[in-house]
Amino acid sequence: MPLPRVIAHLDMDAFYASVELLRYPELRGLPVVIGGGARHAPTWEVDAASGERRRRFARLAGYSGRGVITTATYEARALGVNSAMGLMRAAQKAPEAILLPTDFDTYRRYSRLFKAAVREIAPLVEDRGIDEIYIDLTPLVAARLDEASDAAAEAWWCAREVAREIKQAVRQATGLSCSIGLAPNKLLAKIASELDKPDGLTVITAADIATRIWPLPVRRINGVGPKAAAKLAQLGIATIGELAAAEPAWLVTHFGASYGAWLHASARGRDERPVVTHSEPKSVSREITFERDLHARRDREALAAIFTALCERVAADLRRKRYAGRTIGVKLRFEDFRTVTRDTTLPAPVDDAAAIRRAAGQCVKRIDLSRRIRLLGVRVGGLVSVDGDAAKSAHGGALFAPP
DNA sequence: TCTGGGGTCCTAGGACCC
DNA sequence: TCTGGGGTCCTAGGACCC
Repeated sequence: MPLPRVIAHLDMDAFYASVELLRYPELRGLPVVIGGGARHAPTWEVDAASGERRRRFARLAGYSGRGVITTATYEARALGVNSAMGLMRAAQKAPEAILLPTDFDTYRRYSRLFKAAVREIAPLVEDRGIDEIYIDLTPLVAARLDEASDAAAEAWWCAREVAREIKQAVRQATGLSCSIGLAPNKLLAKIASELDKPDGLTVITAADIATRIWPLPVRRINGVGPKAAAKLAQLGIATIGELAAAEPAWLVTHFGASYGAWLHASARGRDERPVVTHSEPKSVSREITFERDLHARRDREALAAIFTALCERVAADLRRKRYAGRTIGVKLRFEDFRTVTRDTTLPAPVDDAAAIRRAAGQCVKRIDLSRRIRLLGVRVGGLVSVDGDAAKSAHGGALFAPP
């Protein structure tokens, strides 16, 4: 029996909130949500009686603004608040919950720490954002099974051992817990990691699909979002099992050739995507939602200043990462939440704020600005590496280069 | 009491070229 | 007078993910 691929999906538990609890251990066990701006940062207060300095934390109650929850502790989730929920709405449900501002710089530091700890053990890591990764454990498991007689049967036992080591290494490096799913592919590993949280370790093999995957709602499939789930529900399909039982041709008629076929394959646990250990960025962008909607004419100066600042931030990001891009775009969201984008492609890549600002300004001119504006964004796409080009063309060219 | 910010990928139509 | 077929690039919008 051939060895299956052994893929792990590692998901940090309530990552932002858990990082904050490292710095404010007195909040452990309390409902805490992360979100909103820096004006909700804890302050120091002096106890009148004892003279001791104490931290004073903001509560959700009385929050006003347009922030959303990025992460909530499990205690806060128990009160019915969740990621992406508006803070105003969350304040109704859990007024006593502690509110902390997001501090991406710190989370990125912890992100680098946990990923480095994993790579020490298993180098084939695919980045999936700040708090999760896929790991291809196949070579590692194969190497450890060298002497084993019944390799296939022992593979999952061995993978479990590796996963336990990885969890321990992550905890050692960061003080944080994570949940790991182990499976023959990324799709199933991702679902598996969510089955036992926090601090879980779950194995799903091909033999488990019918019993453990099919009862789950279709939404658990990474790539089935709110729209697709609603459409499936309308068609009478709620679970992954029901999706697996649907005729592929019928799915194709309702969802198109590509997505329909993918839905069918996914429901049956089929996924051949490799773990991709390196990828180049495609675009860099900055956007901001205003505290109140701005009008193109009445708030012209404020908008112009914000617009220029966004271009400067994008330019700074590009230069720090050593990229330049040809396609400059803007994004506007109006008071009615309608979103429009315009972009333009320049003859040559740019990375300076003035050039970005000029091109972005031309894009804005093509938009009807009679409605008030809620969000403004600037994007640069079509990226090329500024100094890494030599290395890349050498790599790309090496295949066909003359001796 | 409306709904963040940073991304990727896909689709679809039109321009343009051969 | 009627009207090829393929390929690539560009643009706009939308779904989805973390």
